[in-house]
Amino acid sequence: MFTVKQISKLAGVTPRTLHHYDEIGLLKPSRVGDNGYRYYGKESLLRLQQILFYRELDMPLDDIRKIIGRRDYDKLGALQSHKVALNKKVARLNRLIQTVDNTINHLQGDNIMSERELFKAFSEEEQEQYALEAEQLYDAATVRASNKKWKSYSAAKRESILAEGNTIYADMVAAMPSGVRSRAVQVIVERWHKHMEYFWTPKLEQLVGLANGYNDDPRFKANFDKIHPQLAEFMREAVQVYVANSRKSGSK
Amino acid sequence: MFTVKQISKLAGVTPRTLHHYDEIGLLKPSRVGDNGYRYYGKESLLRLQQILFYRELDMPLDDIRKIIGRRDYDKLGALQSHKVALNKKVARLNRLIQTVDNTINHLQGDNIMSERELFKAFSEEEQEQYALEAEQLYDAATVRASNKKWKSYSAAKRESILAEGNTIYADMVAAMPSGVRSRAVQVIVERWHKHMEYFWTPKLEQLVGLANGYNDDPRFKANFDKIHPQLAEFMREAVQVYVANSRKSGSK
DNA sequence: TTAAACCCTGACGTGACGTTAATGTCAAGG
DNA sequence: CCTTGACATTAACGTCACGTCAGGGTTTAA
Repeated sequence: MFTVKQISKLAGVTPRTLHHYDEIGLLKPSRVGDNGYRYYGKESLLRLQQILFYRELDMPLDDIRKIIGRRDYDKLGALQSHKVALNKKVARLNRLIQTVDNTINHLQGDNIMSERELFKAFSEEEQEQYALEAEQLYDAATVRASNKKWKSYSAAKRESILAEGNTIYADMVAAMPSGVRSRAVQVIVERWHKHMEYFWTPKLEQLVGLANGYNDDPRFKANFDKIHPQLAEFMREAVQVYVANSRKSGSK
Repeated sequence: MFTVKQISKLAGVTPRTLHHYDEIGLLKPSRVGDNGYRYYGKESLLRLQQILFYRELDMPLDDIRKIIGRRDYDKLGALQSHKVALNKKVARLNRLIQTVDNTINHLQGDNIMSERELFKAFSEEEQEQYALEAEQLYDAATVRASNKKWKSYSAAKRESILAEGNTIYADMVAAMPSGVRSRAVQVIVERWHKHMEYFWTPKLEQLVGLANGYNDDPRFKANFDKIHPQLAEFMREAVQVYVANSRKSGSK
C-alpha cells in the first residue's frame, strides 16, 4: 500500500493530480483509512501507468475514464496501440526536425521554402493515405510466401543476408546528404532491390508499396528509426525515383 | 498579405488562436484594414512558425513572447536549439515505447518489473545529473588537444577512423541483447577504448566521463540516438563495468 | 512532546484557447 | 441594386487539468 506522496514520487505526478483523479473518479484509491488517507495498491499503479500513457497522447481525462472503465477493457491491446500512437508521435517529431533543418537552410538562402512547407510538419493530415496500399501489400499470402522463403535458408545464410541488409542501410544513411536523385543513392536502391529477392520477388510497383510500408507499418518503422530517424522517409522517396526511372528505361 | 482564415489553413491553427495571439501581443498582424480586418505578411509566417516550435516544447506563450521579442533574438540559434529539444523529446518517447514493451512482457509473465521501472520513462529526472562532470571533461584544453590530434591525420585516415567507429557502434548494438556485463560487450568496449586513442589518450576514469557525455551532451546524444535509441545509455553502463573490472585486474 | 513531514478538504486562480452571440464586410451572381 | 454565403469583427463567458493557497488534522522519529 502506497500513500499519495509515494505514488507521486514513483510516477512523477503531484499529489494534487492524484486528488484530482480521485475527484473525477478516474483513479480511486484501493482503500481509504479512517483518517481519510488514500492508500493505493499495485493494481492502482498499473492503472495509473495506463492513464499516463493515454494522457501522453493528449486524450481528455474524461475519455480516458470511459475507455479504461469498460469491463471488457483489454490492457494488452491498449498497450499495443499505445506503441503505434507513440511511434506516430515520433514520426511527427522527426518531420518537425526535418522542417527545422529546411528552415535553417532557407534562412541561409540555400533553398527556398513555400508557405506550405513552412508548416506542413505541424498540420496532421496527409498521413495514412497509404494505409490501404500497405494493407494490401502485407496480405496473408504474401507474408506466408515470404516466411517460407526465409525459413529455407541455413542459419549462416540468414546471418549473412541480415548483415548485407545492415550494410545497405548504413550505406544509404551515409549517402543521404547527396539527395534522393543522386547517382550514389540510386545505386544503393538497386542493391536493395536485389537484396529483397532473398525474401520474395517483388514486381517493380510493389517496391513502392514496400517502401511505404517502412513508413506506415510500426513493425518496420521502429527498426528503421533506430538506424536513422529520417531513413524510412528517405527510402520511400528514393525508391519512388528509382521505380519511375526504371519504368522509363525498361519499357522502351 | 494573408487573412486570418488563410493563415489558419496554412499553419493548422484556428482563427481564434490568431485573435488570441494578437490580444496578448504575441503575433500582431502586419497591417489592420479600415474595416478592422487583420492582414499578415510573410514575416508573420516565419514568426508564427517560431512560435509553434516553442509551443511544441510546451513553453508558455508569455515566455515565448519574451524570447522572440528581444531585439537581439537569434533565429538561427533558436532553430538549432529547437532541434536539440525535439531530439530530446524523441528520446523520451523512445524510452516510453521501451516501457510499453517491458510492460507487455511483464503482463505476459515473461519478466518482472519493479514499481520504479513502470514509470521511469515518464519522470524526467536522473537526466543531466552528470552535467557538471561532462562540463569538466569537455573543458577548453581537452577539446583543443583532441582537435589538434584529429587534424594531424590525412583525409583518408580520418575516413577509416570514422568507419571503424561506426563498426564498433554497430557491433555494440548487435551485442546489446546479451547485456552490459557479457563477454561479447566487454570485448567491444575494449575495442572502443583503443579506438578513442585516435583522438586523445584518456585515463581510465575519464572513460566513464566520456560515456556520460554521450548521454548528457546533446551534440553527441543526437548522433547516438540515430544509431539506436538506447545505445548511449547502454554504453554508459557497459563502460562503467569495463572500468571497474580493469581497475581490479590492473592494480594487483 | 515537539518538530518535521506528511495527510485532508475546500475554494479560488490560471493558461490557452473553445464557444456562442451579435454584428459588420466582401465578392459573385441574378 | 440586391441578395446570399462565406468571410470578418468584438465581447464575454466556458472548459480542462491541474496549481496554489488556506486552515486544520495525523504520523513518525528524536
